[in-house]
Amino acid sequence: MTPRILDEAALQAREEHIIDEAIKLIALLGIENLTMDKVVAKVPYSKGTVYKHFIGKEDLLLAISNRAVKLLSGLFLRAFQFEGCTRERMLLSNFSYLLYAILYPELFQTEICAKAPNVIGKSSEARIKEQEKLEIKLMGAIFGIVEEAIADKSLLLPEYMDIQQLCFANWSMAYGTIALLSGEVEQCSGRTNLIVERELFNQCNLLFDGLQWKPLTKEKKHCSELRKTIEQVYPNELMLIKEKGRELNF
Amino acid sequence: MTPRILDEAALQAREEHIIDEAIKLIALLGIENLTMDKVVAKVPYSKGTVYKHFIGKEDLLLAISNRAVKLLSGLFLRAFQFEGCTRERMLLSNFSYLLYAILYPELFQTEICAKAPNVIGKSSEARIKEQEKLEIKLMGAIFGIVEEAIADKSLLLPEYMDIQQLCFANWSMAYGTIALLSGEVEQCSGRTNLIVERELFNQCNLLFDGLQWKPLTKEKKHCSELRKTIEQVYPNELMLIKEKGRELNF
DNA sequence: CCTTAAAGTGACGAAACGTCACTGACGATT
DNA sequence: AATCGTCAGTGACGTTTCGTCACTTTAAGG
Repeated sequence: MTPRILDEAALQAREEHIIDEAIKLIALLGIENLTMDKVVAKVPYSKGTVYKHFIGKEDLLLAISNRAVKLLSGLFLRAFQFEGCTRERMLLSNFSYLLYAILYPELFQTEICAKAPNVIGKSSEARIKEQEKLEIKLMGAIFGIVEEAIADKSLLLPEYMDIQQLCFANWSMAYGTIALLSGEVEQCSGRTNLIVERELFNQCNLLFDGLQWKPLTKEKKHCSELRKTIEQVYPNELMLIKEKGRELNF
Repeated sequence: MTPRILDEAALQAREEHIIDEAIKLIALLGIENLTMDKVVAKVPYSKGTVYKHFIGKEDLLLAISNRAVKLLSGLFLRAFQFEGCTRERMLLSNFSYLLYAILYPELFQTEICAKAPNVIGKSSEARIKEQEKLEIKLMGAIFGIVEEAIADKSLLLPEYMDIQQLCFANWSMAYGTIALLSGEVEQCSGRTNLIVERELFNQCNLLFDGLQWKPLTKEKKHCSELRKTIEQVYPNELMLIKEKGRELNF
């Protein structure tokens, strides 16, 4: 008869704190060396309390992935809101994905890991629901750009594709490029002199030109223009990358 | 003063046997549930002997990945040797990658895992050297097709790309598509009605058309033609896929 | 100040990793 | 044939990590 009152906000804050520390540990030790014991040691709560928030290691990973998706959503939204042509904004969104992968490799990696059936299978129902909600929001920004492009006739949807397929084509292209080149993969043989930002730019242009997405590359100036746009839309992110000792080669 | 004679072939056979059993375990339990203890239990050798072959779990994973690359090389070679135009053969090689991913999901997954810095870092020098050699061979088949295409003028290399970049563009496109759709990733939201073989076909055509790789899609018939080619070049693989209860939707 | 239900704790058993001191098989030597 | 030296082979063990659960603490209501 004494229903102890829980401070919902404090609980939420504690969860965020645990996630923060876990992310720091991943950045420091690598995702494969993240252990619940280490997280518990980093945090002023006991193991039992941590396990109250996350039913297991996989659930924690999914929570980190959800955090990552939130962050990425913010970047995508800024690309969506940029005042420019649709093709430019689509290119920009792909580059915001790259900025994110460079800036938070540990989040990028965790996001991928968290998609494994194994991880999803061991996560809590609530966390999975949250993930779905976040991903729908993420897709929304991209969907919006494509719809606009079709509406203003700068893009003609091929008769054999729908909007979802087109979005997927763009996503898998960007994902493949970034995943293989942004540092997660140890030097694949012959990977010499492939620079992720340049390859991503090429791939985007190839895809968009293949789709006849106006204005075509020939009509546009070189990538120095993209650089300026990125500086304008993502000044902080560029700064942080510079602080990391990494420089975008354009 | 007693140099015991080692039967090199027997040693090699034992190693292959251990790898076989490990692959079976991955197929059965998932890569995340593969343990050295389970491998040792499956095999008529003691833990110490297994560790003579593989300095640790990661080394075993890389060995499995190398096995996978060998298998894939064989498939690529058949695409290379097919008597058809270069564009057709390039398409075919991407589809052989898909066949492999569908037929041996555990190998596809292990191959990706084995590229993680963590795994490479804990593997033996010899195994890493072997990996490099195998990957160079793998790239060779693809490189060959592109060089031929340039030579016979069906493909004009864009001035801002070299052959390596073009090969990478194709690879990352195929990799991204297959990785995201071939079952490794649990249902991403909105992934409904994306069928990997159809999307891969679309993506290839978009990329090749973007590159102006002749003959362009408009000049060609539909994907039923691709189906026939696959049936001709990879009859066994198609059979095995059918036996798995999976059917290619063309 | 007591009661009580929930929050919080950390010792513990199980599972996996990789090691190392020991065993014994086999070729060389006498 | 007897003996020796070496190294492949063995598996028990120490360590790390996971996730649980029996117990302790906390605080609201009486």
